[in-house]
Parts: sequence; structure tokens; C-alpha cells
Amino acid sequence: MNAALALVGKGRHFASLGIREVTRQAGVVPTSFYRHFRNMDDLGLQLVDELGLVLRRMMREARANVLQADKLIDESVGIFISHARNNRSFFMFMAQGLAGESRAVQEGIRSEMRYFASELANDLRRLKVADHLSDADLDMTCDLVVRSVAFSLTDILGISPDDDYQEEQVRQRTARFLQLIFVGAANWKSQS
Amino acid sequence: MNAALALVGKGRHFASLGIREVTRQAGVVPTSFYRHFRNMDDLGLQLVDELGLVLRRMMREARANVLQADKLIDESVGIFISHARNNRSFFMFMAQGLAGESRAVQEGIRSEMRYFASELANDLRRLKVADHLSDADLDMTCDLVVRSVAFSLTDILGISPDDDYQEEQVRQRTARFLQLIFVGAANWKSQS
DNA sequence: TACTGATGTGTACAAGTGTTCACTAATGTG
DNA sequence: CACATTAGTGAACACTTGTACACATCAGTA
Repeated sequence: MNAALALVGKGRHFASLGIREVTRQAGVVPTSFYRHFRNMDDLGLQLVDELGLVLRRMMREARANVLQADKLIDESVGIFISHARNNRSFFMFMAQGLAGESRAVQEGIRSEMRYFASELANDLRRLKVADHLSDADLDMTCDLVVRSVAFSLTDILGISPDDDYQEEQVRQRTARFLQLIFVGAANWKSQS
Repeated sequence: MNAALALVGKGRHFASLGIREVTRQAGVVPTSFYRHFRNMDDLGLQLVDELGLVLRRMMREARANVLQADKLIDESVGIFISHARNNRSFFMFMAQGLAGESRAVQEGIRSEMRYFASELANDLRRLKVADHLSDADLDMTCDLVVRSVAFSLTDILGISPDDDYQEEQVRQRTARFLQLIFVGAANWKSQS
């Protein structure tokens, strides 16, 4: 799994990886592959599971650092970007998988995102921001937030890892997207 | 190019296509490939160019049908979805390319989206909605709109082409995303 | 100690891969 | 008409690919 991630991190697309290629990168003979996975799709699915762990770690860190609703957005975006930086390959895999060729992987990632969005909604309920929103509308808002941040992935991963200027640009743009969405949510009339 | 698109439409990922595979689908001998393209990346780039045409056609139709700002959102989302339906393979290619393995294709699609967003901004300026927004803020809003719609691609393309119920769900959700964004824009205080 | 389960190794094979080269058929222009 | 350009052909090359099978190594347990 690390070998596959490493290749993805080097710019390869997961869908184009072969068993031999992965085992070669892992420093192991091709046949060993079958001791762990039935095929590449299977490996992809297990990567999605690990991706879930990464996202949960990120969420935990965000909850620990974002104490008041004040700097919520900037802080969260910052945490997200630094995680995307430190787990570059994982997030690349995620971005690829959203339109990948394995339906199962696709659905897995989608489901991780839904979970993430629902947890975000819970946190916002707890923080008592957006009390005027119905549950459904809050869920929708969080869904849109998660999607927007996820889309920013393609921005972040597209720039060189040490281009601090461009990274700052992405950070600001993403934060403003979220601000725009939250302004929308604040003025949203539920059941309109 | 049609052969490649056809394979993508069948669920394959562009990055995993080979020259022989494409020429086989095209009913042509592998060597013929080199008469038209230098390699698969080259083919991808030319597909991006054609994608531009598809998007422009879509924009033209939208401009013709959306006369008043009244039903703007619902109408536009409808047009988008019907185009995504009729050019399924093209939009699949687009969704894949955003995180594809060819940096050039990636950049090409990104640039088409930027162009689309800027045209949208111009249209909105012409319609005199959002007059209170600075140019930069309107651009940002349109960028977010285009991203959200683009993300919906993965929703639409994920469902079976004749599942009308799910398609209607996606249509409504996408429309509500855009409404939320526009409510945000309407209450946005520029240069805040 | 002997056994078992998990992991890794070599060898093998049939099929598929990208790319080359010289050749052919059709097209439209001078 | 002759000629150059374009698109397609077929054989050949050296690799790479997925997968199967029998075998080796090691950990831990009874």
C-alpha cells in the first residue's frame, strides 16, 4: 500500500498502476502481491479505509485547535492545507479516486466525504452557530463546504510543495469561498 | 479521439488507456495512431480542446434560454445536466482529467473552467444582478459556482443514465448549492 | 519438538505493450 | 497526367504484464 501511494505521489495515476509495478516499488516479488490483495481494486479499497483514518485524525486536530467560532474558517483551512501537505500522496489518491475507474473506490471516497460533512454539521450545531437553519439545510451547507474544500485539493496538489506564495493564495481563496458560503447560510431562510 | 472517448464512457480511466487499445477500438492498426498523435498525452490535449467547444456550445444554449434572471439557476443547472447526459463521455473525461496524470491536460481543463467562470461573471454583470460586488468578488463567486457545478459532475456521472429519480435529486441539490452561494453573494460586503 | 499459518521466492507461460520500418491506397494540386 | 501528401497496413522487435504453481522461510503455538 505504501508503494502504491509512493507511485501516486510521484505523479502517476492509480488507475494506471500495475501489480508488477507496485511490487517492484515495494521491493518484493510480484507473486507476493496476492498474499495481501486480490487485485488492484482491492488495494484501492484498503487505501480508502486508511484514508478514513487520515481524515479522522485531521478532524480531531481541527476540533482541538478551533475552540471559538471566531477564527474557525481560517484555522480549519490552515489545518486542512497542512494535512494535505504532510499526506500529499493520500490526498492525491483521494482526488484521483473521486473520478477513478473503480466504482467501489469512488463510492468509498464519496462516503468518507459524507461522513466528514455530517460530523462538521454536528460540530456546528454544538457551537450554536447557524441555529436558525433546519437540519437539512445545515447538512446541505456542510456538504457544500466539504465539496469546496475537496475541490481546492486539485489546486493545492497542482502547485509545487514548496511554493509558499501560491499555497498562500490557495489558502486565502479557499477561506473566502467558505466565508461566502457561510454568509449565504447566515442569510438563508429555511424552507424557502 | 472518438475511440478514446468511447472507452472512457465505458468506465475506463483515460490514464489507463493504451495506444493499442485505442486503435483497436477505432478499428485501425496500432501504427496509424502515430499519424495523428505523438502519444496518449497528445491525444488528451486534443480532447481538451474539443471539450472547450462542448462547453462553449453549452454556454451559448444557456444564454439563449436564460432571458430573465428569474429562473436563472434552475434553468442553467438543467441545461448543464442535460449536456452532461448527452456528452457523457466528454464530461467523464473532464472529471478524470482534473486529477489526471498529465499535468498539461490538468492545466488545460482548469483553464477551460477559468474561462467559463469569467464568461459567467460577464453575463451576470450584463444582467445587473450583483451590482454591489466588486469585480474581484464577482469573479470569486463565479469561480465557486463553476467549481460546485463541476463537482456535481461526479454525482451525475456516478448514477445510471436513466435513473431519473436520482438525476432529479442531483439537479435539486446542485440548484440549492447555487442558491446558497448567491444568497451569500447578495449579502457579501466587498472589501471586508 | 513438531506443526501450522503467514509471507516471500523462482520459474514459467501466454498475452499484451510501445515503437520501428518499409510498403500501399487514396486524395487533391500543379 | 504526374506528383506530393495523407492515412492506413503488416510484420517484427524487445519488453512488460497478470497469474499459476511448487517451494522456502519464519513466527508462534500445542
